[in-house]
Amino acid sequence: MGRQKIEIKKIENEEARQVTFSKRRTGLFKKASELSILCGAEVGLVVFSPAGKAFSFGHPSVDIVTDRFLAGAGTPIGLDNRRGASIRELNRQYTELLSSVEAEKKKKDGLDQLLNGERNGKPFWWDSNLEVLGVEDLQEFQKALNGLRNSVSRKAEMILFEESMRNKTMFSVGNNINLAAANNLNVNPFGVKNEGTVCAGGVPPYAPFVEYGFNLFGPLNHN
Amino acid sequence: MGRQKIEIKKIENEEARQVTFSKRRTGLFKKASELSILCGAEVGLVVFSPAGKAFSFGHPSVDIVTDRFLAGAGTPIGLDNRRGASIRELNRQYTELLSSVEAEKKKKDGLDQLLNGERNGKPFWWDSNLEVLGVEDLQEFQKALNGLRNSVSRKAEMILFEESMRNKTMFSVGNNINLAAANNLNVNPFGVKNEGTVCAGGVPPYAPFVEYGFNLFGPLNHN
DNA sequence: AACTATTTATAAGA
DNA sequence: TTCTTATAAATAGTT
Repeated sequence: MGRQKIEIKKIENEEARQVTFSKRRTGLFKKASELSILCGAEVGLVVFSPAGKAFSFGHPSVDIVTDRFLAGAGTPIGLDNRRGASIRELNRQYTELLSSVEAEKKKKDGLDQLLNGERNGKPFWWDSNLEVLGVEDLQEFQKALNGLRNSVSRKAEMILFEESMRNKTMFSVGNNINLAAANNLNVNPFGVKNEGTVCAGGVPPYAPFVEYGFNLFGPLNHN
Repeated sequence: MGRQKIEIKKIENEEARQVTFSKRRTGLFKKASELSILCGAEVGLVVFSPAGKAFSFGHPSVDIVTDRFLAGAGTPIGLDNRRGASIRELNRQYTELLSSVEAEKKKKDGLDQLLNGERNGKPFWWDSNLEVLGVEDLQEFQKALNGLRNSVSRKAEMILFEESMRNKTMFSVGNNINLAAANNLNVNPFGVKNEGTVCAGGVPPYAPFVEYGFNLFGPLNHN
């Protein structure tokens, strides 16, 4: 998202990777905090830099959120306190994906017919004169093709992407981030440390880790 | 970030809050995955919607990352045999899926060019004389098209198939999966390499579902 | 679920 | 790292 579009794949240049890590980590934590504030959602995020430095953000806390998640039950929030809730949801999503794929398969089959069907002994599209095929045919063809592109591939991408997204995450705030400056937040970075959510962490021997109060990101409503 | 700037504070309107949650959750997970991919960072993210539905992303897994974080030390990267094995595997698959999607996107872009590119002021395919286009063009076209079909949709099928097999205890696999197609792929469905983790939460009442014991995740250390 | 007008996040570069 | 700037992305408000 800058001067140029970049491909999402590992950045080989170590220095560039570090710079990107810093920038994006900041952005990620900001987004995480905004989500929890705007929607009252519980968020737990832990990130380890390639160098092993830990960063985290949690609302109401990393512990609470992750425990609840790992246990798939427990906390009184929400309706699902049974075990395996996470797995169940995952299953539901797969089921959905499965039916989507089925639907797309039908569209694909339609195109297959267009592509492989014959007309005067030759494949439809092989005809040497499009006039013969007729505008309708062409339009139908384009339509089918666009349908394929838009429906099948894009749908697949979207679903896959969504799925992958749905299944990845965890960030943490680093100890050296100047949140106020970096995020342009008009809050006191050290105003309410220890209140509410906290981003604490640190993994020895990765030394120093600063704790940030949830207030860094805005008003604290919980805990 | 839209038509209007909004203040970062809890959205009172429930419907609007839900919509925003969905949109931002998607964005957050995307950012999280990008960070882990671009920088090779370990990321663990868990989000509970206001309704209690869980979403997560982990690289290499939520378990590994959170454990390491919560323990404040310990687990050497890559040596995790504790909990979350299933989830980790899922995550790995998703990670792979993600890159597959990227690859397919390129193919799609190539096809887009064929479809929307111009030749003498008119869309390539609109040319009234295929001779003019040349056999190579047509073959290229068909090739691209078949590539799209075979790669994108079939790949999706394969992955789904793989998932269903790998998780037959947890997913009710549809009977409509074309196993033959999946087996036709010149890749080993089970030879994927491992790298990510994934989890998701659920909200009853989602009726029929095979109960999975918590052991799917392994022993619980927290809570 | 889509579609834009805008606001944000950022890739480069200094 | 930090600041600036040109662009790519995310997303608020709408339909």
